[in-house]
Amino acid sequence: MDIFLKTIGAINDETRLRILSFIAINGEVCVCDIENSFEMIQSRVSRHLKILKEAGFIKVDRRGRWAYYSIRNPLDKFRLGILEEISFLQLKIPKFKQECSVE
Amino acid sequence: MDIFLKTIGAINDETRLRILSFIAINGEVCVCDIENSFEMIQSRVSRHLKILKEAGFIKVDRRGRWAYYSIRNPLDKFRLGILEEISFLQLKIPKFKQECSVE
DNA sequence: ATATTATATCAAGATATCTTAATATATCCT
DNA sequence: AGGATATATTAAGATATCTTGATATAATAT
Repeated sequence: MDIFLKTIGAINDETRLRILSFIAINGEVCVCDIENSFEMIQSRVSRHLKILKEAGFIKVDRRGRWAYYSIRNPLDKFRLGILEEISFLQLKIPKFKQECSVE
Repeated sequence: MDIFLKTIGAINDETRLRILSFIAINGEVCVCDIENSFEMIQSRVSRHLKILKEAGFIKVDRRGRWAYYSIRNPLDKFRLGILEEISFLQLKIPKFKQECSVE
């Protein structure tokens, strides 16, 4: 119940739908990739990623000082169905802009 | 997109999940059935029913001075999947109490 | 050790949603 | 017509969520 509402609450926001789609399209991305691509301030991106993670849609892999986010795999049927449904929406997803410094 | 968020927003509330389950279980029910069974004030029930209806989960059939709500049929795959998922939750659904006056 | 970079968290204001109480509308009954 | 019943809508306060800016943490580089 609690996790259900957490899952639903996570996708009840256009910004998070766009970020989730962006990750689904581009695979593993770090916070600054999203920050640059969406031109959003960092705290906002971090917050939305946390909500999506706690809802079970994405996972994080920390390497060096970067945090790489990607779609959780495997995904249960329910979340998979939601992702599919989201893919049908006409969301404005920005192009991937990699401007973070590289190792 | 808009209708997607409307659909998601509609199930992003425990009260509406319980009302939706109640309708799914009991079939066609009128507003006062929900009012009596849940011991909720009428305006609150009406409001939630409106949101569920506009999200495409339920329909209303007005007969006499009563408004009978029921699950929309047929339901698309997405909403059907959501209903199934909701049926797995451990929601506290009250027993059906019919105390409205009868014709 | 200090500075820099990437990310996370916190605090405050803005916006949206939920609840209740009051009022409006529509149907039925006498 | 006038009263009663069922439902819908509106207004106001309470609660939750979102955004921004500031600060904290943690890893790397000099």
